[in-house]
Amino acid sequence: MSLAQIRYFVAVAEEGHVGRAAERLHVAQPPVSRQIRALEDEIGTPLFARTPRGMTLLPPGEVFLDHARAILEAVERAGDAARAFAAGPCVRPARRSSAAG
Amino acid sequence: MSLAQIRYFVAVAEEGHVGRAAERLHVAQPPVSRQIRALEDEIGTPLFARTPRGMTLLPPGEVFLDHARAILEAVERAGDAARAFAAGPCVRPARRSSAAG
DNA sequence: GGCACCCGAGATCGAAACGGTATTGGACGC
DNA sequence: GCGTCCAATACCGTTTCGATCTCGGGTGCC
Repeated sequence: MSLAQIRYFVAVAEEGHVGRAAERLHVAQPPVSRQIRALEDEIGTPLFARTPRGMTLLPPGEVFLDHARAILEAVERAGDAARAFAAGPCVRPARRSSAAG
Repeated sequence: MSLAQIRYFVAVAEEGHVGRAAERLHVAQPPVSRQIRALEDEIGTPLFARTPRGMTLLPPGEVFLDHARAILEAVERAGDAARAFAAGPCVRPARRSSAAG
């Protein structure tokens, strides 16, 4: 399980199409299809139902989608929080700076 | 940023040693050192202070550690939730099986 | 003061993973 | 039956990753 797989999964779940998701992710279709397969294989249960019109989220997929979004958001926040703390957690050393920002 | 980097980071933060963390992760020391460097580079700020006795968590690193643990736990829960839902969220569809449980 | 020992970091090489292109197989509409 | 649209597979080049080997920095000991 990788963050790329989670990103791919969210894109496919939201688009309902592997090809569409691939476009949104700026990658080709086969890699997305493959990673979704790998994700399902690792989790141990199908996440999508393959229909002639695209991909439909199965119940386990819907559950996973909720968690997947939370994970991606947490990753964003993690880096953001560390960066913000590096600049100054709450007080700035006030090096000839009048405004606190 | 990858889940492996996050796992490496947590291990180093908890051990205070790159070598120790590598042992715990069952990998060699250089890869861990490199991934930590890459993580710091991607976030844009140092997470550890390199001391002659090992690695010490800097304030941004402490903040990131909290988020990192949450991410890893969320990943665990995501797969677990999907698996549990695949077996049956609360009721089983009872596909003409003789025994209900 | 020199030497041995700890630590992390760098260089290099082989293996695994990833993504891209081309192609296949299944379902629907005409 | 054929063309179209969809995901899945085969195959290949590139990239990334990890392992081994080696180096530089700092400390403690004698």
